[in-house]
Amino acid sequence: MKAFKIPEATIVRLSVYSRFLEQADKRGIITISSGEIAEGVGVSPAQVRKDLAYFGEFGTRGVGYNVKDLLHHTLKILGLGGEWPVIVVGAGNLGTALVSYRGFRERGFSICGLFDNDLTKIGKKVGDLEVLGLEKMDEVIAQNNVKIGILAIPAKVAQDMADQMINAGIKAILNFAPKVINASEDIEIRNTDLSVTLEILTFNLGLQRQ
Amino acid sequence: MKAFKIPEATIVRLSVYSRFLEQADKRGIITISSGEIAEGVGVSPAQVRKDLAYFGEFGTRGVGYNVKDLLHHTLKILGLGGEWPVIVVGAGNLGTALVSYRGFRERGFSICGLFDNDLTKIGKKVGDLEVLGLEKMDEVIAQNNVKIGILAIPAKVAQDMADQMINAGIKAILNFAPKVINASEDIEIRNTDLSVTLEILTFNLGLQRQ
DNA sequence: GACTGTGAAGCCATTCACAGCT
DNA sequence: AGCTGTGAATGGCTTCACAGTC
Repeated sequence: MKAFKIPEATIVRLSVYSRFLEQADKRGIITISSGEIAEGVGVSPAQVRKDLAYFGEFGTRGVGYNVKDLLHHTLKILGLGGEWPVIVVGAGNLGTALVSYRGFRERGFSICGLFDNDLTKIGKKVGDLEVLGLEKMDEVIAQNNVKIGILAIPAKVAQDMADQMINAGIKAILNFAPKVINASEDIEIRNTDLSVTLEILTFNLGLQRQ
Repeated sequence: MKAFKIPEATIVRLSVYSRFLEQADKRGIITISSGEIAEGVGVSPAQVRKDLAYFGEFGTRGVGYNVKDLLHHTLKILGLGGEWPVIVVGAGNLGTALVSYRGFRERGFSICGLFDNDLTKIGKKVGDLEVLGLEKMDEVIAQNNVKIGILAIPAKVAQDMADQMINAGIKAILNFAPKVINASEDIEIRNTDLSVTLEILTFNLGLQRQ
């Protein structure tokens, strides 16, 4: 690995390239150019090359990139290829949907714990997972060496649950609660507020109306 | 409204400020400074002021911003305040979770149609919505003047469904399928791939390990 | 001829620092 | 004294354009 400061936007795109390459590979495509990738994912060819160049020289001048080879590299860069155990806190609609979400499994994420504090939910089955009480969280995290947690709970309790996760050893949190979560520098937090995404749409719809 | 080109990041933050102000208002706070907002949402005070300044002068020097007033302005800028009818295509786990998601209702989004092509799902009830066949989509969009559609379907059919939505009059799409959707310039598309978000986490976890 | 890899240029967003108001 | 609003400075990402390679 070369440089130190890689733009976050590059990582996001790399993840998108990676999936695109997966599809290309499935279709039997052997070689692909930066232009073809660019067209497939909606960015410029130069952007694709720049992004990949952060991590090495994967292509052949005059030819392009070998799909299988580049796919392998992108997966490795993203830390994929193995299995990442993940826990989900919140067994409401969103939480249970995430547990069953195929996209996670396809990319190597396996949900190994689903927790809630609601007694009416504890013990229920979601797929082949049983909803557990929060007191079981530490144990599950330790046993499976879980580093990634997903929060699918109301805003009010989001910070508390994040703290509890972090205490138990979680190093990265994907937060769906509509509330910004704070934690120390060494914990990676990503806030994905679904309403915010819709509100970008309404903002732009508003501009069109003028 | 002043300038023309507003950074997208500004809109994202504006939406976050807006929700933060909502919470502050509920707690009875009358006046708030850029520093307090900044701390609450994890950005710099200068950033808050710059963002707001794109849209007008909402504060009072030496004092700060009136919470209710600023909240009202942010909602208006984002195109909120009324009701936005929204349809969801895909009545799988994610689709049904989105239909029931409270966060949408709280910000003025109301799901008025849920569609699927799976005969075993059509007719089922999700909350007080009935899953409809795709052939009913045009009618629902027209009747409710729907401009926003959400895609919660497999990657394979995502582009087709997007095209069908656009033909029926949809102007903005929130796509959860792990596939980049293409459409003409005047259609606003936002791709929210849940795995991509997790993969940013794994990338950063990878860096830590070194 | 085709396509990658990359320094340089251009562009855009964020931060700084301070004038202006209360 | 406190805090906003903003031009200027900085920093960072993207695009350009071309040398290098097959």
